[in-house]
Amino acid sequence: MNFALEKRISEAARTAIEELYGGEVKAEMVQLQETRAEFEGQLTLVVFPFLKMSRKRPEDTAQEIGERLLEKIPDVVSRFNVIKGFLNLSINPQQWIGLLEQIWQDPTFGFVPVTETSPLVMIEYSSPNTNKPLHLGHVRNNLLGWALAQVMQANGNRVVKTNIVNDRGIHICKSMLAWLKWGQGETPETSGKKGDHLIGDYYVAFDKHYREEVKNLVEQGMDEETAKQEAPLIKEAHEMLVKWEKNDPEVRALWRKMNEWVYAGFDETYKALGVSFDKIYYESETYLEGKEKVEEGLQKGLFYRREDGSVWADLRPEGLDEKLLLRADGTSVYMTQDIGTAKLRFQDYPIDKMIYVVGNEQNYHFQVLSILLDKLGFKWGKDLVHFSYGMVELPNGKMKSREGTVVDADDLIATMVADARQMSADKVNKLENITENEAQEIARVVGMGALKYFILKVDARKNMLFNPEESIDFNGNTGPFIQYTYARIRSILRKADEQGIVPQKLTTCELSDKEISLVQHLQGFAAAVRQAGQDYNPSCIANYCYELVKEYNQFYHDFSVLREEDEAKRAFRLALSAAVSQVVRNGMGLLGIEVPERM
RNA sequence: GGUUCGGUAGCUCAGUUGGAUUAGAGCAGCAGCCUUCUAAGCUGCGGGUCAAGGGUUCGAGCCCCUUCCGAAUCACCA
Repeated sequence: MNFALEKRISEAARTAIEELYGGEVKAEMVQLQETRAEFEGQLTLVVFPFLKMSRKRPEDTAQEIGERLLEKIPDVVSRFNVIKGFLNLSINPQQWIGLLEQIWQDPTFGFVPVTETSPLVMIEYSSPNTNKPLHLGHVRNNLLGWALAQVMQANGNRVVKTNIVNDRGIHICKSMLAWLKWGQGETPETSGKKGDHLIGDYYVAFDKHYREEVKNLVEQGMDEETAKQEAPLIKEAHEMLVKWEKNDPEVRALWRKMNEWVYAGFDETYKALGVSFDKIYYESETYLEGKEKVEEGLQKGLFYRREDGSVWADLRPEGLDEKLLLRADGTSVYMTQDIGTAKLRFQDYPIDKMIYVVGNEQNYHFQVLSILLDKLGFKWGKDLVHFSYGMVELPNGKMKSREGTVVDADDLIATMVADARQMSADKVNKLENITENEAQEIARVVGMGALKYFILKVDARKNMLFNPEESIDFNGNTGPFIQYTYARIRSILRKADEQGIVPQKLTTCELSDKEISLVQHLQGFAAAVRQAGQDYNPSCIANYCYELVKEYNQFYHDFSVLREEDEAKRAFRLALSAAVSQVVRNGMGLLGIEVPERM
């Protein structure tokens, strides 16, 4: 990473101001920003903070500082002008050329290296239930989790990606029961369905029959609450859950078989999404672990037991409510399980920071979990990060699996890839010499790029709208727009290579405003990565890539690279293009978006 | 009702630790630009009381207070 240029100017400005007006200038008082396009210069020093020291008008203060900077660093500042309280500095082109050269020569520009002593960050994401296939909400979770993991790594953290699979509970029993009743031995092989979809269908079937039973009971005069508990199907499902907990061999065997089907289905979806995990935890293996911790807390007096035998934490001193940790029958609840999972994770890894990628409907849960883990002595408990993201909404409201208004992940992926394929087929300028396999691979990269960018460019914590009627765009502020620019640059670089004009180093030449601006933007990648990490906000990277690429396309339109006759300029533009393509590839890589060589 | 998070163009969204008389993109609409490195591109036009009001200061979409609107949550579901 290199901010040498701005650092030098800032330092020079500090000493200049101290010499001129006396007193101490703190580093944060020196605000150096990009000069607005309508004014001459590239960097602007804001002088308002120094008016109290100078006791002069803004214009005069800026003038004096500007003159002093010219004397101090003439190799950097070649000219300046003053507009109100803004000191606009024109920087010697050689500085920009040097800066570009550094970025161009550094394949990991913007990234902080990871070493064995780097902090260890564990990121939990995905965390599906095994009773239905993944939908658009899960897609957002998975893409955010993956991108966040990449961003944290780029900021110099050792990252462990983890997934806690919710593989037990009443919901699985519902699918199992429905399959036993109406499945007639159907399997993914015999039905041709993906395993997760097959199980999901039986979950829906259960719900359909269950609701009929409830309806009938209500018509017979039972009140709805009782009917929901007394319906034969739900009672049967509960019996199955009890058998499962008692390790009934038949139930367990069925459970294993059906979960395996689901996992095979999930693996396909994960693969298509390009996400993976370093360590997968299964709730069936962790759900008992929390009890021990709760008992421990009970003995330490952190929690208390009620007359009925249930265990509670009183969080009213923290401004929250009382929270149940163990039921009267001794079984664990969600919170207990998360405590248990935390315990296992801490045994497995020396975690410095834990990040949970979970939807914002669970904000309260994680507020409580943080307090409980802290009380129980987990050093990272207090500072655990709940990366809380908003819901994906459809034009007529939320996605509800029961109402069949979910957008299925596999369907969506297939549609995006097919649309991308159609898009390139419709294009006037078609790629030549392209095989069927290549075309399909490009469609996959572009279609997934469109989907991923569409989701990741939005600030994670906001609810976002997805309209299935209007398919995701391929023009404008989209993944394909960025990928297209990359492919254009790669095309230029291939041709430069064929012509044997790939530069080794750069020499001094005149630069246009657009070229300088591009170098400045390139430099900004490091700041974007840093900010994305600090704020846990991958959308920073998406927006950064868009701005960079938009600027490059303007340059591409107005300037020629290969036909430039001045050798020094041509070399600069080739290096500039190469640096842009590299930063775009790295930036999109952080988002889990691939870039195609051609499209 | 309590807590948390949102409210920026017709629609979807940006807007870095407060900075420049004119708050930006994209989509949708209209008008231009391909014998020239990939037109999935580029250029232009129209479109806004940044929810409302007050405050802090050289300066507020951003910070503070109040109000209005929306979402989530406050379960012996996960």
